[in-house]
Amino acid sequence: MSEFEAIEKKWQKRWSDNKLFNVKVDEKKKKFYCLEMFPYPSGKLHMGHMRNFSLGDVIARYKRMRGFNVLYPMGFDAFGMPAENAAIKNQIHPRDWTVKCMTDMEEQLHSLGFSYDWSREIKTCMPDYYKWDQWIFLKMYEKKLLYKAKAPANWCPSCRTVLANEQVENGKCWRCKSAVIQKMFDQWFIKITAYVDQLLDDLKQLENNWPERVLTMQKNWIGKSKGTLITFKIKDSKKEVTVFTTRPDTVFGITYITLAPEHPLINELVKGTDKEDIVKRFAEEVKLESMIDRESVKDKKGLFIGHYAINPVNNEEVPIFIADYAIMSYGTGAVMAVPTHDERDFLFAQKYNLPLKIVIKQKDGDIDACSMSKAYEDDGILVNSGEFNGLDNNSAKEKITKWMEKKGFGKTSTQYKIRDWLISRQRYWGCPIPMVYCDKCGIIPVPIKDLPVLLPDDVVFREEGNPLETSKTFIKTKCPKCNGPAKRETDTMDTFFDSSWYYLRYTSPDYKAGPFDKEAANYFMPVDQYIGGIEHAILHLLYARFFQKFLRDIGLTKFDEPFKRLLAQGMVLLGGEKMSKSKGNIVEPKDITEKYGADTARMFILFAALPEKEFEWSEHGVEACYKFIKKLIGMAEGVSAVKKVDVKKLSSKEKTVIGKLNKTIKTVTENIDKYEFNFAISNIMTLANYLTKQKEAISSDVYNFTFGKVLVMLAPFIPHTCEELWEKGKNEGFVSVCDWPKFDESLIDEKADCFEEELEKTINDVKDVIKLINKTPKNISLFIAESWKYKVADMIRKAKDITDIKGIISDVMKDADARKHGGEATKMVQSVTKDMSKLVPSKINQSEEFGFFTESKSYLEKEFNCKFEILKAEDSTEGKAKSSLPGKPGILIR
RNA sequence: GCGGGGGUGGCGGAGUGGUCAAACGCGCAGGACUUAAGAUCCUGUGACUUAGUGUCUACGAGGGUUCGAAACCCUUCCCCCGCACCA
Repeated sequence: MSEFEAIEKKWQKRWSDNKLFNVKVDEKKKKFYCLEMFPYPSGKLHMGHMRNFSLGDVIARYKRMRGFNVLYPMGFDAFGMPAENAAIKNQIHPRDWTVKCMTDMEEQLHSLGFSYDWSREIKTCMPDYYKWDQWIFLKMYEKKLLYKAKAPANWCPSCRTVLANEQVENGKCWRCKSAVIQKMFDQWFIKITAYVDQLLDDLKQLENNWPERVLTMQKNWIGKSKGTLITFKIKDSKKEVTVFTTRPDTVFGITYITLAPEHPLINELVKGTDKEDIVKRFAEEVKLESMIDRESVKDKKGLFIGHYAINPVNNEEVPIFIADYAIMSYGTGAVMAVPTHDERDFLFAQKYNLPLKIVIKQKDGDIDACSMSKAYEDDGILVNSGEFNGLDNNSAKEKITKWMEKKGFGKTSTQYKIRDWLISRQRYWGCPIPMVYCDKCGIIPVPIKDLPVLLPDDVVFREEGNPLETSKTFIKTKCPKCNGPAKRETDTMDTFFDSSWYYLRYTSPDYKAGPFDKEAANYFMPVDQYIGGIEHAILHLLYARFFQKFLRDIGLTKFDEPFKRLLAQGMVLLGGEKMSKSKGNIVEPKDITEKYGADTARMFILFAALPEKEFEWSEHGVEACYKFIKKLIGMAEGVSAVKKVDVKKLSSKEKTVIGKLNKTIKTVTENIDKYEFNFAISNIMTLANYLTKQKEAISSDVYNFTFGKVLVMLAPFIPHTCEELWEKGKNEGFVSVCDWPKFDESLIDEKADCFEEELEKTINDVKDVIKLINKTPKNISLFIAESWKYKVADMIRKAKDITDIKGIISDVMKDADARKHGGEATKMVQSVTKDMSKLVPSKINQSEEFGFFTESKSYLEKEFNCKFEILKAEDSTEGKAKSSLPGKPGILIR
């Protein structure tokens, strides 16, 4: 047990007793919805969770302190395979297993001190949640977004069960190692493709707020491409074949056509011919092969099926092949092949000795088909293309398509890679699909008033088939329409269905009249900050976006997109690899919390790296945070409550401390706003270290004040420690919900107040400048002194901050004169501006001219043990410099 | 292959044209405290040098742009992640 456990428990209890983090709709307050991807209840929290939730908790706590009405909920994505596997293995009911796991995880979450509103907890496996899954399902059915179709599923013939993709290892069943086959099942699909354009277009709304790579992944997954459908007649047959192409500009170069092995036309064409056997065997082989190891299919294989298609643009006869590189599920399953201008076709044509016909050449220069070593896929000019010769290929695309449309064999078309979402799962532990099969009436939805369709308990968990089918009470039912005998659907829903709308349920988790309360949802939605692993970049986020749009369309919400901002956290590595059970390189959060306490664990995981970056787990790093927390406790010795300090009455040292605090507040606030938590922590560390060193030199009021602010700033990161020390310092209330410290504009004059210290620096800086000038060849020295230094200095004097100064420097450098004088001048200017940049904000130089010298004069004289005087330009210079700056004050060194 | 992100001290990692040998932390070295160890605190920590100053050098490799590059451009090598025959 860590020495911190008692303290942590104490504050967790107080927070919960005071309902500190519970939230209600409050139109007067600005809301902030902070959400983490809810976990699957495996029973154990892992580092990924820990990082995810620590990030979310800091954001939620910070926003709360900034005065937002923060919704920060937690729940469980509780349906799914592992529970069912556990059931089969241990003969325990999946519900019992899941509930136990959830209880365990809740406990772990509590012990880490995350500031969830637990009154809003959601468990998707509970009927009061999945009832609304079914409700939404029925609404989708009503809107014709659901349909049943035959689809292949992974089927293990020996276990007689459907397998999830993850259960197929190298084409074999994970349990019995027999070869998995693709078997066709009648399954439910959601027509997500009906929303494809919106899903694509609305990605624009997310730009800058979602990680670039997630947007790209979604785009690629949707895979929109514009092209042309072209229909070919088949020689000696009444049949036709339609291909999809994005390169209509190359139609004159077609030398063959390929069909996917599953293409229905193949059987029709080869039936009764001498090719029938060999072609069918080939198709079977390919199907099996692609199951066993899709990735190894590099070498393209094909077979001539004995038929020819007629290219409608030039009436050429081209052979039809069946080939493994054509896939049925994209386009039409048939591809026109132009080996000269498509690399895949090129490789295939070389292997099977098919002709090459060039139809695009480079603007200048020729391509020779015989000497080609790879396809020419770049842009160019059309040749061998009838009336289109001489066009550039991009404009030819449209012209050729239009021409084909007119002739009646071509038509523009948009194709997508995304396919409808298969949601049927032949498993028990999921939300039952509320459908009934009646011999008389067909497929009938369960009426909404009869929801939920409950999962039955009289089920046998065995390795074969869907356990739900073993229930005696579930399957047999009455048809809602004719009241005759009917059978229930035994498929359950994909768990992604449950997780596609849970964020809405959090806004009103106990709502009885619908999936969620419209008003609550409109208040809290959209989610302002969503946080989770990159592994959900495609599916979960796409489905949730789709649900949001659907629910909007049936009038339940008013937003297009559910998640305004997305943070995809990086992985936690150990030994350079992702922590995973199979690799055995796991550090559990529990190991750390037991030894060092929750705050240390939280702090380390935030301190280790920027949130999006992966980082290497390091026990040393953990200890560092532990040390810091202990140091903080030491710093709290003898502190008393924070009192306002009157800056005017402070000593210069104290002013410096307050000024540093003020500056730290500013940067830490910026750090947190930008989610740079590691920098925020490091800046607070720096301040704490500084404060420790100054303790003796400042009054206890200033110390208490500064330390108090340090606690407040650390509260989102290490809340337990901060609460404890806050209380120890006899401060009132919870530091967790006190106001975030404000950066005080008036204290920014910290530098002016810290005259002594700044002046010390000034003297050193001026010394540098003097040395530099003395060393520089005279002409340059003068030039610099009288021209650039003045010019730059003058501009810099007007500058507000360092960024401004940077801008000025780069402006000056663009000036041709500056460049002429090369490196020497540059060095000078750099050095001078460096000097200036330090001096200017110090506000020491308030005099009209080179004031800083005026004020520093006596110090300088003391320092150098000599006299300085202030000169005007005309007094000090000769030649060029003098005339270039009439009447301007000049360098001041004698 | 395509798409995305990277390669900086002994380490984790800062730094995206000019304030600057590189935040913060780890490790290491020295000092204080201690009988000692640990803990804690202080100092140092690229190299060479100094009383202080100073000089030189690194940002995977090689070129280029610039007065000035770790940062921008080109070439090249390596690592990680995602998709993978999408016509």
